[in-house]
Amino acid sequence: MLKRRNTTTKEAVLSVLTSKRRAMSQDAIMQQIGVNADRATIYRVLNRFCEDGLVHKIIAEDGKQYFAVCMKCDETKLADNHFHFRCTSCQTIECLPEAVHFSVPNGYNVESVNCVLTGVCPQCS
Amino acid sequence: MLKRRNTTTKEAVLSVLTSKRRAMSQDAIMQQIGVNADRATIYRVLNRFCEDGLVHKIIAEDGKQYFAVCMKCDETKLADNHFHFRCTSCQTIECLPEAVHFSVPNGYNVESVNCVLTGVCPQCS
DNA sequence: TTGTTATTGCAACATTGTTGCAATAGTTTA
DNA sequence: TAAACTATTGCAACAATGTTGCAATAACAA
Repeated sequence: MLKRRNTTTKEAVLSVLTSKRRAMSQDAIMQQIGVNADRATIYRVLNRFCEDGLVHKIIAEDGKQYFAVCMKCDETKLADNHFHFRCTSCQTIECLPEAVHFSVPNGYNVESVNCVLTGVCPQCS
Repeated sequence: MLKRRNTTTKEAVLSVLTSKRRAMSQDAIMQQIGVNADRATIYRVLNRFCEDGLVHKIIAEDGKQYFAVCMKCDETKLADNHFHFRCTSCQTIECLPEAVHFSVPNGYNVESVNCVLTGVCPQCS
């Protein structure tokens, strides 16, 4: 593992993600961030966060990647096995407290879980 | 709604989807299909199937659209509320019999559900 | 067979995400 | 503080996926 350095962009991205407490896409982060940063840089920062386990990635029904510092995950150690809610109005994804329960037929080896509910969140409706 | 016409491409796409009994991406369909068809045409055929309720669309963790004539869905009327399994080896998505059960906090209006488990299927492992 | 129009092929485009490379800037060491 | 090392950046180019406009084609009804 490489030695991480503290950079303006890195701190700004983490700041936005922690303050919003939502999963955001690269373009949403780029808009909210205060500093000028290249698209590629933001992706690289986010992917580094994922590698380091700081942030997790969700793929929504729009096919886009959303990144979140999931507070509830850390507390309850649910890791990726919880539902996410994507609001089509404010374009953010929230982690729901609801855990994903499932069982699969024999022989299926589940490596990752991606459950996204889409609709309108309370704040927007 | 427009009057649908029967075309070679339309029938070939439906044939592949029904015989494979898996959710497939546009490029997988293009490979399996016997006839020459444009990429855009296949997408249009698939989207028409979705509009007509013949096929449903799943977004996987690779961000791609997968299309399936889900047999089990029709039988049990589970519609979209079931788990899907994407095999990273054979690159197809299967509908699992397991239904998705969830509850959301008050105020959340869920419009669609997308649950994909990713891993390796019995045939590939 | 003819007319209507749904469908196609092609090209162009938009979006999202990644990668190569030289330049920049953290961090450590002297 | 200055120099060395190298993680990170910006830029451009690229790949992949999906959509759209438009003229040409072909399915279907009369």
